[in-house]
Amino acid sequence: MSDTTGAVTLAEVARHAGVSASTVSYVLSGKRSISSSTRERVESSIRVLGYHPNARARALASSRSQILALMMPLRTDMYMPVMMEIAVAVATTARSHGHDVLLLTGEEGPAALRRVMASSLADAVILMDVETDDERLPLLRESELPAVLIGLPGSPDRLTCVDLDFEATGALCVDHLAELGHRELAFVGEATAVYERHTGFAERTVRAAQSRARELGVGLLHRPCDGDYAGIADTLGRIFDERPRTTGFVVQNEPAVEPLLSVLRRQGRAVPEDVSVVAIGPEDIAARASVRLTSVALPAREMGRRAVELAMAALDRGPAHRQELIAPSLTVRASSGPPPG
Amino acid sequence: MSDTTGAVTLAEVARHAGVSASTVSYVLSGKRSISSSTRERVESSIRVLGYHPNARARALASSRSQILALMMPLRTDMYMPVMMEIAVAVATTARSHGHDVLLLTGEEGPAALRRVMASSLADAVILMDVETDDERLPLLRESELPAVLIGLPGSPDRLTCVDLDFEATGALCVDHLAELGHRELAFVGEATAVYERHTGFAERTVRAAQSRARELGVGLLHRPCDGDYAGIADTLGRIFDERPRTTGFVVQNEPAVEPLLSVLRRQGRAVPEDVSVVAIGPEDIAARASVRLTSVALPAREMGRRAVELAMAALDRGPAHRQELIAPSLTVRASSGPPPG
DNA sequence: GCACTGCGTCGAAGCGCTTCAACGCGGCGT
DNA sequence: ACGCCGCGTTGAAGCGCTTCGACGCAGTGC
Repeated sequence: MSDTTGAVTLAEVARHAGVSASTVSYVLSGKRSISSSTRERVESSIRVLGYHPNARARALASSRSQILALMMPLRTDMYMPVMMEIAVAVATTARSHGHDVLLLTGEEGPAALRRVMASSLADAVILMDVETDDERLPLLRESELPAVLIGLPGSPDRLTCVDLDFEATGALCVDHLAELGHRELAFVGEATAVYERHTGFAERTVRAAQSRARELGVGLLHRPCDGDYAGIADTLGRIFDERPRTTGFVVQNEPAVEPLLSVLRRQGRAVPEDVSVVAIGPEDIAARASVRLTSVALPAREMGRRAVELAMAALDRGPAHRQELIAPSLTVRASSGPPPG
Repeated sequence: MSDTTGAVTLAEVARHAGVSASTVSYVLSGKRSISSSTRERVESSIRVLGYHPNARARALASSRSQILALMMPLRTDMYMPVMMEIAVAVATTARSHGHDVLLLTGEEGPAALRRVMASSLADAVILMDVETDDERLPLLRESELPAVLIGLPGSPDRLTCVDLDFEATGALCVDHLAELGHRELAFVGEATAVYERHTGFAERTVRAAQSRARELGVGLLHRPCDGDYAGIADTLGRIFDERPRTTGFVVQNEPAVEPLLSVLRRQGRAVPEDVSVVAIGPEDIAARASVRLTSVALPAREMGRRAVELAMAALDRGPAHRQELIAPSLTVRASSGPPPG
């Protein structure tokens, strides 16, 4: 209180309680047994003086900063709310493990990762928006820093990853529509740039959808989808020019959902009577769209949570590289049914 | 390289270069003049050994962690993309000042702030989503930690704040529509919870709009707006039951934009021939909506940037509490024009 | 030729905490 | 009764860096 910075130190607590600094430290950490009388005396001193451990000193001495870095490249073509939801889940889970989250946005690219690793700012790092051949991977493989990817790169060996099983997801959507009797499908995909960048999940989903469609003898037209409302609507409207018998849509592109529904409405095609739509995306988008959409949920929270848990496990018990794929689950809502006729 | 942790220390650089540790430190910081011969020798040793300063040690010794905390309460009723845009601007600007961003999400509430302050994790803190009578304010006033609010609380004395001038914004929107000749307006506001929480910006905007409308003798009906697509559409549709002569809309609620346009379309009201719409929100939402909307931009990037700059200024030159209100500017697009008749 | 100044460098003292080795002590077994 | 063990506690040595005061050595003014 009297100090300039207002900072009570551990040494002051020790003096106040009449014990040594190390004893106070052990009371705090519980790493050594302390008699209950001493413990109580120390705890009361801590309360009286209003002591709070200094994170910087602790980090230096213990070589644990209790900080988790989260690398979140912020492409404008990635759907922000999902990124956010993952980030929040990461932050929340990290807190429950006594860690805080350092936010690294994309601007710096791999340099940010290098910096964090070299300066030992963080205890571990979680990477989002992983590309098939991500530039950050070599750095990770060279380094000791525990890392968890949210997303699956091309070759995930010696890496720890968490992701939705997008291949199963693509197949599942096609299955659902095919089972209902649809024979001609359209896959409304992410923005062109997402594919050009070889973002794993987007490619894996379409490819799996395509190969399942082939297996089932069902047609599937893939259309990436970008631009504003009008642009999207335009792209989608044209699908029927090309394949007039299309009756089923798989949509993996949140901003395209409403434009699609609006185009269908305008063309006088009823959902699900004339056309069925299956979305891949966050539950709330699907459930709150202008038509309640049958969808495969993107388990953003779970992915964030698992990523942190794997990172913490690596910190506690050493690295154990593994790839965790979350099984997709499809919820039937009001947008899918048998095709007309 | 041979070390377990792979960490080259400053001491090793000093040894390699044949100078003292302090000399290396001064080469790095530039806080003392160093002969160019020595500097070069040290710099080459740094390169050869691959030295990177340890952030933890640096933070402890210099009492600067180069970390900026960003408190971002993540209410689901706040529009995520704007929050994100601010966060990204904060992160980017912070980086350009040599700082990283620690992300504090809302879950912990004021406790997170207390924790960060007490542990001196961060050098400064930036708070988003400020309420009129925010619980975090007393903490800020008591503490030495530089803080910048993005948003304006009820009594901003002894605090540093950045915000769009929402009062001017509300007035500006009403002015625009009134000048075009509209006499009966509707204000489509944020979710009910936002007002209940007394989030400053929402209240200030409507109040200013109302009082300007009163001054001009124009009618203005305020409707908070929540729920899903259908719920919003429903709320909006009912505005015309109550005030059939409404011809102008001010919309301060991003998720309500498309439902509004869709309702108007369904009711056969053309924009801007029958009804004008002015939005308050991010530029891209306005420009990319299904009708290009006349709007007052929410300068998210600028707010984030300014907040960091003010925080850095406080770090460098001590606190200088001030409230910076950014003047609104209205861009006319395709959604506003004179009323019919 | 002398005190003075400023530049470049160094040594040492921290920053506030953790942790390791060590030590005294009372209770145990035999 | 003796040594042994484990518990509770301590002192000291760091963690890797910054920074202050000091010091030697030119160069300056007179």
